[in-house]
Amino acid sequence: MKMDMFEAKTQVVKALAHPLRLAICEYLLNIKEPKCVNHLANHFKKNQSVISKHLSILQQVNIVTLKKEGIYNRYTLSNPAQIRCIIDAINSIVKENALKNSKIVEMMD
Amino acid sequence: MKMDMFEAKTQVVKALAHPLRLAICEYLLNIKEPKCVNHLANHFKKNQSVISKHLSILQQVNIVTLKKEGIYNRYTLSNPAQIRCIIDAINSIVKENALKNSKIVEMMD
DNA sequence: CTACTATATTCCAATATTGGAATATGTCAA
DNA sequence: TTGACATATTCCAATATTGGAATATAGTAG
Repeated sequence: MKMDMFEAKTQVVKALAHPLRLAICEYLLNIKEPKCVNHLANHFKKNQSVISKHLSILQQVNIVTLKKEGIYNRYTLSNPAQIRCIIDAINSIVKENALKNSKIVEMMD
Repeated sequence: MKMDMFEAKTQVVKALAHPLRLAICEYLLNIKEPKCVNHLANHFKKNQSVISKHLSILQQVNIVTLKKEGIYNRYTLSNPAQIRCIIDAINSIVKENALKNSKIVEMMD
């Protein structure tokens, strides 16, 4: 598997670039306990295979770590601190954009 | 345009989820000066329309800001501090993964 | 105006991502 | 062993993203 640096970084960013995967990461960040596939499927009201596949994508780039406990496969964030940095930065950008847009709407009134 | 919060965040992450766009952001972060489309096209040895389209994607989510100066459209990062946070966090994850993989390779020797 | 340069946009084919259903695998208990 | 449950994987159709060529637009100089 040959891959240059930007490709490797992009794989990580891409893994976060989906609403459900981002939501899963935020959820795991707040909950702080490993959660199993079924729990996440119920929580997000999604098909089990969909959740499983998204977790697999997150696992491939080591955003998430799998711990097998008997029947259950429990997932946690591998790097919670880094994920928090990213989510906070994204939130900051989104909030600033919302603020800017509301100002533009005001100007157009 | 109705969009829930995770959709909005995902749009920002998606904008970064491409090797060239990530490279453009890192470049603008280091250079600190606004750069025009042609400059970036030459620097990255890419088609002008490709660069223009990628910049447009970054601009749509306000990762990048356009300043028109005569003939030139110069682009800068709108939120350099946040972009640096994100890039640093991604680098940290990628480095840790590389380290882990090299250890796995060692184990297999 | 025309010519020239910079940039944006449109069009299109190739490729990638997605969700859901079905199926396969794995783990445990009886 | 069989059954029950948790999870992963495969398959497929719908959708999204991509790069490059061609075209359109914009700004400036002559």
